[in-house]
Amino acid sequence: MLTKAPKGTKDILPGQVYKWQYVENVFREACSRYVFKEIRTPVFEHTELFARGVGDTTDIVEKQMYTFEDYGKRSITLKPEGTSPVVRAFVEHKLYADVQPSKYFYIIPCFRYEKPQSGRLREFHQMGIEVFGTNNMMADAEVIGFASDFLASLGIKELELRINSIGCPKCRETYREVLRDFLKDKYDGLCDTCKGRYDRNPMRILDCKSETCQALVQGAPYMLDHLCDECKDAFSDLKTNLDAMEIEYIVDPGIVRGLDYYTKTAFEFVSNKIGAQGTVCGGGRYDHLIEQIGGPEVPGVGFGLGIERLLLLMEATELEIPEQENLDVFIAALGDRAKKYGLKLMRDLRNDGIKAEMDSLGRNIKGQFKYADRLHAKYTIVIGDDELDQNTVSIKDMRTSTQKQVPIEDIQKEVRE
RNA sequence: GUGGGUGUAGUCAAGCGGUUAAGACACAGGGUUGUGGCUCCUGCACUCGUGGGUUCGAAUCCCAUCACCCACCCCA
Repeated sequence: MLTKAPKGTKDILPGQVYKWQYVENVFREACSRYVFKEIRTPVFEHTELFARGVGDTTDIVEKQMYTFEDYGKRSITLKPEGTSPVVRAFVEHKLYADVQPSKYFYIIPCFRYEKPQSGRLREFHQMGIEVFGTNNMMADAEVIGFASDFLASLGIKELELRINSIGCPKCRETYREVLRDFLKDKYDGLCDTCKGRYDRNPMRILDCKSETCQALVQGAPYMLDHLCDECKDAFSDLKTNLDAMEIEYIVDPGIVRGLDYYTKTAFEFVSNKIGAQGTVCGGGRYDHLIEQIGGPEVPGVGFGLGIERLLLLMEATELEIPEQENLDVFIAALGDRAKKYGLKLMRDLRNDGIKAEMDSLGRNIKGQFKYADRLHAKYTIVIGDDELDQNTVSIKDMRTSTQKQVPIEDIQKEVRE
């Protein structure tokens, strides 16, 4: 147990970390071009934030949060998602006083108590963006377009964009009635949780995990078919914008976001190449979240993108991720005098911007060359008594196996080439 | 929460009730008392996830347990 990471967590090892850095860098660059600014919020928040923001009838809040009491008797929860904390910071620091809309991005770990499987972990990582302060469907199209372009810039193709509208509180109330009506004579068959949901939030019944509920819900009416005029117009606006941007999509009325705060636009980028958990990126609009947690009436729209799933997808489609460069110089030193000299030389080279390494395990010359080879050194500098006496070193080009004597004062110059 | 699969060295893996648990890669050392990648040699599991049981005898059969993987569901 001591030497085992907790279930559902993964170490990102030194040999793999360049992949993370790569996608994060590409994301940061995209954010810069799309003019999104990074925001960093705490790993944990007051539990109440998520109960209110995500919704206390959601699976996430009901059974997936890592919640604990701290020593000051506060109920604390590890972030299960990225949007609520950003909204909290936006309200707390009155960022709505800045020029609007506000555009933020973040790269964060999220925590949900789930049963792990391919593409689903208990600690996972998201890159996300949020746009606060505009109702205009241009923002929704921008957010979707961002995701689409970012994914494309990684070389990812064959992702399917699915969009839907899940309405606003107004039309949703109507829809709830339609749904209650549909479920009325099925009520007795529902599980206990869903009996409670029937009054509070019948939409949640649609994604209950109980098999009996699943069966009862077959053939239920779609939200998309019961939108109010405003939402209907918004959805058609969105489609027009996406068409204008030449972004392909399919309308999927089955998309029901598992977070209560979503309104109107809901979308997903889905792959069929990484197993059952195919949603690489998901998001939508949340017009009342900010007031819901005590802020002004400011609408928002954004997405979350799963880094682990992104990497799974890139691996599945055999996309090349540029690896870090090799070692420039290995210093093979023989004898104490040479080692002292090498230590100083290594430091000078490093300070000069050159990637340099030497042996610290007391390997013999052959071992040191072998080590240099393993490190993929471009050059190996050999320093021994002979060289020191003559004020030279040997520099060997590891690719061509050619070697030459170089005066000590010319090392830097020689290595630069 | 429900179901399925797998567990032999760092990794991949043979073994399928009977003397010392194949092999490959990796790793370490050596073949030259100052030169790598190739090659050759040597070393590297008192033990087969763990705990019980059956048996003269178990990595091999049974039970339990744990871990990992996958799927349902949900989502990133």
